[in-house]
Amino acid sequence: MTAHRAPEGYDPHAFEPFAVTVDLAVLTVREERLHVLLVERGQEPYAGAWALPGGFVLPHESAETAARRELAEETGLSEATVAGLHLEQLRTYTEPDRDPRMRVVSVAFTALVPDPPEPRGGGDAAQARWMPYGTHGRLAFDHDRILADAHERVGAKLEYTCLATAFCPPEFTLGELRQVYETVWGVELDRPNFRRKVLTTPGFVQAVEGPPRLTGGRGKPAALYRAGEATTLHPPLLRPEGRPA
Amino acid sequence: MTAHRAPEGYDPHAFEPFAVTVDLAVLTVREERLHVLLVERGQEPYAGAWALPGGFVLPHESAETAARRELAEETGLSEATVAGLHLEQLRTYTEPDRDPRMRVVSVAFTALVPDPPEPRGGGDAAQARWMPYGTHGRLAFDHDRILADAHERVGAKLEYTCLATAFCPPEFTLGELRQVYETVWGVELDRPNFRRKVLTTPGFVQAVEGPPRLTGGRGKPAALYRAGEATTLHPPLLRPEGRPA
DNA sequence: CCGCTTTATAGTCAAGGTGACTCTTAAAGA
DNA sequence: TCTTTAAGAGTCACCTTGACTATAAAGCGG
Repeated sequence: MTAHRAPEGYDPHAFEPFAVTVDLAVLTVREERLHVLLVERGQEPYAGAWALPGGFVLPHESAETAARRELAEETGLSEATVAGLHLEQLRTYTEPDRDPRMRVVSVAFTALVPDPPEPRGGGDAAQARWMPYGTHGRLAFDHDRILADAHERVGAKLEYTCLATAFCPPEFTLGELRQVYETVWGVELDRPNFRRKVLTTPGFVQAVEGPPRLTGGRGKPAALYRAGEATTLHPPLLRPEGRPA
Repeated sequence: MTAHRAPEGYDPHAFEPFAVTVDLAVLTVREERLHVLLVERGQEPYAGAWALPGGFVLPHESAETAARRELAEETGLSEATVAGLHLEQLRTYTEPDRDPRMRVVSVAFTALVPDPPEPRGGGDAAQARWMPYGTHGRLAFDHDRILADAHERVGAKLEYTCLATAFCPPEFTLGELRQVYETVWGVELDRPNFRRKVLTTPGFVQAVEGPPRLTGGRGKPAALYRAGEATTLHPPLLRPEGRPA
């Protein structure tokens, strides 16, 4: 509603205040594995445990603004670079006891990063690190749940959107794009079929002029593509086994 | 993060407090039209305008709990009935100026109601009314945006989940189920093809034993079905024209 | 009582998308 | 040079889907 049911003369300060924070599930694909950006907690509760980066929403900020600011701080990337990254609201976590110290409502975001720049903690930020998904222990607070929700959401959106290109640099090969799907879904995809699907979907990718990149990798050099105009996939690219998210 | 970056000795009350509310987009299908539950505002701002029902999250509540409580209050339905309804977090709206009086962060929910019970305002609730979607003027605050987001989300989820049954009573005909799709999507679907798709998707619906319902409507009486075990549709039931959400 | 309308339900048929494969090309590495 | 690896072209059968036709069973207006 937006406080339209508040009694007349309602004083905001009379209520138990809610702290509002953002939590970020920053994901990338590196070396054929899904990686997450995590910070190590220095103080109680959960001292020494890994946690998702995040912070308070400041009085003048929207949650989106706060999330992008935190993303820049934690990754050490420039604001201009961060402005181009895919950042999307995931869900809001509001369980009353999710933080033992006080009532904290957290708006969680998912961010997708192409190349994996090793984060250099900017300012007061605790050092953030890329960790392979699943190799960290239990995360602090309800961050295990948030991270699992983010993974599930991203996996589902790969099926019916062009989101996968958000994991790739501006120019990429179809092999790199396929690697995104295989890594997030944890399956192997048939190369020719994947290629056919991507190329026949209008607006998914567009070929880059010029010669194929002279790759440093093995095998025949691949052609380069850029992300296309399309945002959704019709029909979708369903993951094998017909298994739901 | 959950306040893990708060300076030591941080006092919650020193910050500008955020009020946290829930807003509900309660949808139903009645007489071949999508309807929304709205309340008329009695006070400024937006006095006289229609708004989504909602209210404050109380100190001991999660947003989900608050949403279900508000849903019961506004519809006049019993808590037991409301417990069976589909209620799902939509998105959180955090623009600093979305409420001119104070800083309000609102967690929006989408609720799907089968039969359209005329709401009887319980307690202090302003009288809520079912309005055909789109016939109301501009809603208060950013509720137009919330409602549009809810509509879009529901339309998209009809494609790849079994959500449509949430609009139907416990036992329903395939015609009623098809009506849900047609109403939410605003298209006409081919009856035989829709029937085939639903019946060949394992777990979407299950036939009810006994004779077809002796309907009061025209035409051949239809068989009754219940919602099945499945929650997702693989492959999905895509809307015509291949148009994205 | 007799068609007419309406809705449910059973089929048919062709086009398109997909999964499973094969084969060729072009690089790197031993 | 031979092997390995990956890109990229192409084939074929199956399944799903969209478009349609046909039949059954109710209510309704004369």
